[in-house]
Amino acid sequence: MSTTALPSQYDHVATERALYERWQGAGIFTAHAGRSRRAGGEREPFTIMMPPPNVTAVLHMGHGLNNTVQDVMTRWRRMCGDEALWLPGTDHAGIATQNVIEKQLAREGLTRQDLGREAFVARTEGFVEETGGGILQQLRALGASCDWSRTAYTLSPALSRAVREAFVRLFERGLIYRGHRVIHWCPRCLTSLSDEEAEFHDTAGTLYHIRYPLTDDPANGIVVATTRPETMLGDVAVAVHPEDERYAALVGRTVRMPVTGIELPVIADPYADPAFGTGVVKITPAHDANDYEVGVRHNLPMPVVISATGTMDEGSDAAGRVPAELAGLDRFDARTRIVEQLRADGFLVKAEPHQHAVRRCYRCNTIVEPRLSDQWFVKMKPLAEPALRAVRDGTIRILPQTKEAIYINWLEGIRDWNISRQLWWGHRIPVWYCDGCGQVSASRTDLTSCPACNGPVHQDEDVLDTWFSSGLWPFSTLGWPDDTADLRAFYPTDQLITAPEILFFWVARMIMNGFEFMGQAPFHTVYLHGTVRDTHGVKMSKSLGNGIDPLDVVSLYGADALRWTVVAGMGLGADTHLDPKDLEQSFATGRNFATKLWHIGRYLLMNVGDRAVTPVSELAPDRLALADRWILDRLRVAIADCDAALGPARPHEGVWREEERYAGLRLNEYAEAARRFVWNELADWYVESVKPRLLQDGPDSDVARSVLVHTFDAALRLLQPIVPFITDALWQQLPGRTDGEFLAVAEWPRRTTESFNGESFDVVRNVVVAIRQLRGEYRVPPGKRLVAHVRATGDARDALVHNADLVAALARCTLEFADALPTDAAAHQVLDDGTELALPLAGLVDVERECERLGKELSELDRQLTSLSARLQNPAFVSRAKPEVVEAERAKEQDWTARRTQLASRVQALCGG
RNA sequence: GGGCGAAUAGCUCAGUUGGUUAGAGCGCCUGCCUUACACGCAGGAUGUCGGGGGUUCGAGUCCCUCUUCGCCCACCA
Repeated sequence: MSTTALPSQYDHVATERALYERWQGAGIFTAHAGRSRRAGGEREPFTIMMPPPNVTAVLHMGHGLNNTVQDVMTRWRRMCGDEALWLPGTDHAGIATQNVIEKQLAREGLTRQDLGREAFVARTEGFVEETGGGILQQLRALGASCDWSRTAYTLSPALSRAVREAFVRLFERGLIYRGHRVIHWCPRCLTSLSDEEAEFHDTAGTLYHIRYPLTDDPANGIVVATTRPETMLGDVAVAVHPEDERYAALVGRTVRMPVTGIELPVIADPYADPAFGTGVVKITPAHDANDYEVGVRHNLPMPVVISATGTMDEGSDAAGRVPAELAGLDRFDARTRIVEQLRADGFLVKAEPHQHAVRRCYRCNTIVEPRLSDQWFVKMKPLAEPALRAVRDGTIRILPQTKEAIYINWLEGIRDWNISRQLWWGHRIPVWYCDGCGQVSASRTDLTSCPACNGPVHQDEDVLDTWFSSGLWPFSTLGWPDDTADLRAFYPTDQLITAPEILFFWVARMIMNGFEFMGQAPFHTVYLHGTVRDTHGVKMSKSLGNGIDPLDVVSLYGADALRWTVVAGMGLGADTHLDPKDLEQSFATGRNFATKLWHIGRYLLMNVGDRAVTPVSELAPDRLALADRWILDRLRVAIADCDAALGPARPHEGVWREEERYAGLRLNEYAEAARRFVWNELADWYVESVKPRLLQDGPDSDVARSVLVHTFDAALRLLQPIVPFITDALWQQLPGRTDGEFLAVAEWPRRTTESFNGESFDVVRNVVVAIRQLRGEYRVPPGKRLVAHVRATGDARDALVHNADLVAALARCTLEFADALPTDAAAHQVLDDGTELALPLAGLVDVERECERLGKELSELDRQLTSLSARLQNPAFVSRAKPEVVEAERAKEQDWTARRTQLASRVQALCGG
């Protein structure tokens, strides 16, 4: 028998790097449109679009988790014979990237205005070209099996064309319009934000009660409540509820704003809530979205008193409103000053602590300023309808299931989307204004003159929200708007795997766009995985310093270790907890598992040799030993378990049926099923049992070699999607492999239906375990051989007789079959199947202890038997429970009763009553 | 304010339509360097399934309620 030497330590660093290069060199990650069934090929397409990371992003554990899940699914389907496409790419990330460059400039003492638009964009492009997309390189270290030949970028010429096409189509359909209204404005980023980008944060503030004296009766007044006194400079009215009798007499009169003395009408509007504060609300239409609505209803002026940078300033319609001493002050400093003055002048009635939600910029956390301005909006209601229907009718499913309600709730209340950003980095809005006739034109090509009057035109200065372009991702990456081979072969895609926080930003918009532009849902499955958190439950982030660099883990323990740990520990949609201060502890699971696999392979290669083995399917069934049949049965179960956990890859005929709608993507269950098979069954039992057989050449040794190689081969296949490196490295060395074969594109194990009838191997296992337990219980020295007396009948006896040597080897004892067991000083055990064991432990057994043990066992059995009997005597149970349940309980009762009898007589004999 | 979810071993979590004695990993205890593996092997301990009530022959699982956390949404200034 030849031996193939495998190092005793697995070198993940060398293995992973070299193997990834070979995978890429062989082109196995490249998808071929022509092989897709939709393009006349033989294979089902299976497509996942990578959520594009920001082009300036650096890999963190969130990416690690997200991409591992995608890779597992992609690799699984690739082995199943699908034409698998996992398309990678990056997002230009408007605000985020612009912030990065502006910070660079700030260090040089410059602003973007100093550079000017063109130079700024050029500089950003240069930066992106040089350092951008580094994260995609980093993903290779994790083993990501992306099709790098199709790498996309939202700001590339191709995708920019898609953006423009989408904009113009929506514009032509009347779904994009120019709106003059209050939007969320970030005074630091100097841009407007969508509702989603202005995030609520609970904040402890103050509710100020301010008295506005009546113009014609200054001794009396009306008290308003506000959290933002500085906005009073923009007040144009105070409002009370029309049915609020307290103030009915005041409606139509006027009050004077303190500080400026400007006269304001008292109006009646249902927006004022009589139950809140004083029941009077000041109306500042330019700096509050609700007040704006009131302003529109009452045809009020809308003076802007806060500048773009958040300072007090006389903007449009606001002449004379900002006193000189406040002009130019930051809005929060102005608040302080105004409150001081109000207090000094006796207008401040009271100031009470107040908890409220304040919107902050999602990129820089600055408190957002509602501001009246002109922006482009997308009319969302018509787009939302098919997106809602798709989830309701099962065209699209969202996992975990609970997230569907959130999605539906959001879409039902959807509001128009502000897509204008006052930034320079992004897709410039393809709208031109005629300087002559005022015509507004959206155009697929750059305009140089007005299509209406031929006059000079200028383009809109703003760019589009980043999420406008990423919303087109499922088809823009495939060549849309052209009718490309890729688009035909791979759209619609299959699964969308991402973090829950971008459900609205991105997922919902892709679905809406999919229906709008492609007439079809972009995918049938949305899988929202959890968040990576530290031991305190805090989300990992670079800024908090509680992150883990996945590349550190890769170099310490290997990509496989990272992937295994993440996958095995992840419940559906549940968060993952890792300790950034203890990588060893955090990733031990994965590292240990990889090492275990390595050593199983090492044993196999040392003992099986490299001579090709007979395929199991060609072995005559009667040549298989019981252990062989057992492990083949276990393999069958493992395959079925893995398949069930991974779930159906796609719905039948485009719509999820109720019974499988939420099935699959249970990656932890899949990992556990595979782990149990390879470790607890194959390594712990089969490998141990096969050792003696492999030591001697002969026909039985050949059978053992076949089965061992077959089952380990299958195990590696089952594990490849999770731990692709070590499995492929081992698999390529199995007997019979030829150069250039890759496990990554080998066939996924096929489920078989016929059983090998190996279940009586469990008798062997149980006897071995029982003897080991007794050895431990009585502290029999490991080296000491014992004789075990066994009483067994039927199949159990046959199994033990045929495997007596095996039991002897695994339990270090000799089996002796007897019809009656010795009753004197001996350790006894009765197994579930009725098999009885007695170990005469002359001089070792403590009779008192054994009696105590037996007594405990007997009383426990009595307890269980009592409740079981009660159940069986209950007519309600017998009549209402399922027949098979009742049947099983009956059999159990018989079994237990028999065992009780035996146990009682044993106690009698040994302990004397 | 509305909606949703969670609470199971020391820790992180599984537990599909109610049905044998509630599981895994890590940690812990005992014994082993047994020629694949000490990143291992063998054995072991540990849970009133958050509290209370209810439905049922039977509840970790279904209902009500309380407590404590979390998430999403929201125009009470």
